[in-house]
Amino acid sequence: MKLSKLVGQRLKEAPRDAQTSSHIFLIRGGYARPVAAGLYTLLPLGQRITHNIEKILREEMDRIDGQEVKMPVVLPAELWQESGRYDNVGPELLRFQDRNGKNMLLGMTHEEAVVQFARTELNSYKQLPVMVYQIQTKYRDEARPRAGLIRVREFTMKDGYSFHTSQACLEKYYERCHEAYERFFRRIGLRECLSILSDSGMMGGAVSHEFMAIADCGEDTLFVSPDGSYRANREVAVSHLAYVKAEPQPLEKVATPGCKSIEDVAAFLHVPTSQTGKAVFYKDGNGQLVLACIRGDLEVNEAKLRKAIQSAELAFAADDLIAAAGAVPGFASVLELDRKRVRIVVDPSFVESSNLVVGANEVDLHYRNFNFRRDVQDQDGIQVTDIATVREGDPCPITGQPLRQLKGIEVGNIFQLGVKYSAPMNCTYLDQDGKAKPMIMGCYGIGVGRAMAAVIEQSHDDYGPVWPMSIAPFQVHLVGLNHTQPEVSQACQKLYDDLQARHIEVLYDDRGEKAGFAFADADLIGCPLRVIISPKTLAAGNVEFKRREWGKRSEMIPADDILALLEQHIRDDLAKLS
RNA sequence: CGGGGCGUAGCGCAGUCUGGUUUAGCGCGAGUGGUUUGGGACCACUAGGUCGGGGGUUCGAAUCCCUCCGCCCCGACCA
Repeated sequence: MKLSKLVGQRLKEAPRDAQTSSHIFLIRGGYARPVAAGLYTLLPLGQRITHNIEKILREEMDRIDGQEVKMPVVLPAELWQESGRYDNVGPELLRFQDRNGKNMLLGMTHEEAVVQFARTELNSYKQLPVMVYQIQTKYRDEARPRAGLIRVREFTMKDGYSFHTSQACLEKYYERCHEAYERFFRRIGLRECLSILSDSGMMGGAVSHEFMAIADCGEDTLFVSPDGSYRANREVAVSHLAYVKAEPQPLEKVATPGCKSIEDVAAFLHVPTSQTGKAVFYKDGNGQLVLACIRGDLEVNEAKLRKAIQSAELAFAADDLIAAAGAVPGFASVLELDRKRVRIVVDPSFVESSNLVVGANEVDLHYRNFNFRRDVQDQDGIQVTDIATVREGDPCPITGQPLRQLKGIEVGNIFQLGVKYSAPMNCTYLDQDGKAKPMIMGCYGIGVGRAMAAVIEQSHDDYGPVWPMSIAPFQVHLVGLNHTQPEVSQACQKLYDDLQARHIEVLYDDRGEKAGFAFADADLIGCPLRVIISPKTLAAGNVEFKRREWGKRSEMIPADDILALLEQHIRDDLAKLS
């Protein structure tokens, strides 16, 4: 490809709304252009990278016996009504009607479609296990697209679905897929990509992992133990906190004038916040009041609480709702509450800690020396479960070492779905015993565009991306300086032809621009290898060679050696990424 | 959906507070011609704008008021 003909300009300045490195460089480098919020056109450079990523995806999916299919983006609502998701999923599912008034939707994931496919194509245990996958457009009507290609509304996803006759078979395949994912992310050049325990959310199912590309701009927070043995999303992360145990002291009511927050109370009574208990009121999807009790220095993890009370919706409760249940906002307590009007969930930290300061349910009064087991007489209906948010430095539940907090971009995930979709949608096979049984399913997703953006986040300098050889838009960037001089253009053209003859992907800057201009563009395009030819290099029988990550450093290479050198670098790079 | 910010040429911005000397300007980018050529060169000329849309106030609106829309950031939400 000659740069003079490449569609998509490099920009000197980033659009104002681009904040993260990947967003800035994808726009500045001419890889992608915005069309509307969360909708992008991929230009040739971006599309070439996409193709390279997809090629590796296909190789890895085929390697674990996946078979590629393609399902429609537009799906009939009735299919999603069968699984129940048509009504359960919120407005991120884009619903519309076709010309006949039939309810349709844009697929945000394809469990329903693939189940419909499987139940017509797969009938016998003899056909299982099987995995089908597709690389297909998804649409999610995101409330807030952001960070360029990292959170968009329309995107390309590789989604795979496996079907099994037993949980054991699913688990075995899940493990194979996990390994394929690790290979895939290594091959596309993500340096730090961890699989972590995750919340299965709307997908359902028991076991799931997310693959997180570590990046400061990541939207997810994860916790890892120093030795890597424990890795979990904040939504599910647990820690092995020690609770202060002491001889229970007599319960005592103390005046705490104006102290409505934990900080106020702790400061006023000269106790650490960890010796207080806090009461947080929520409202669930039905408007029912929920009280969450936890040690004062800890935060309620709403994802855990949501799961504990089996409610998709959760919001802080307004003071009037709290008061209506007989509680005093700011001084509320688990004691003296109308149990019929409020559901109570308490964290172990609240149960196991001794002599806490808690609200007295009267204005300007708290109790000292609250001990849950002693002081809460009627514990019926009180749910004790972990609802604490893990903090950086909290002890790892496995090793006890301080957990490290990281930010990550979710680039893939895998779920053991079980029969969540196959049972309600009657996706069965005939087993050896002649009986129809629901298929046991797994599903496996990878965001293609997000993976591309994540690679930039992990691999760039001040001037642009540093593409890994495996997905680079071109392997070699050839620059001719003083290109109007025939010996330069002829030497360039010859090398260009030679490279193409050897199936090396080369981008040839034949524009004759000034050096600085050409180099800045080359940096933004980020090809891993660069060759520069100018009268100066030719006079010495050389060409100039550099790797993208060298910055401004380069080496002079005898012109006769350059082909072999480039081939060697390409081979070595790809070997490192295999 | 809550909070904040922004909307002027393809991109980045000034002008808006204090309405009129602006025929709406600057830089980048684009086109033509010329000079240049090792880290975003220079000269000359040219094209490119419903100042986000609509309504209002006014002799006069990019500028003031109302309203709608779009976009970004934080939060909420989210396979």
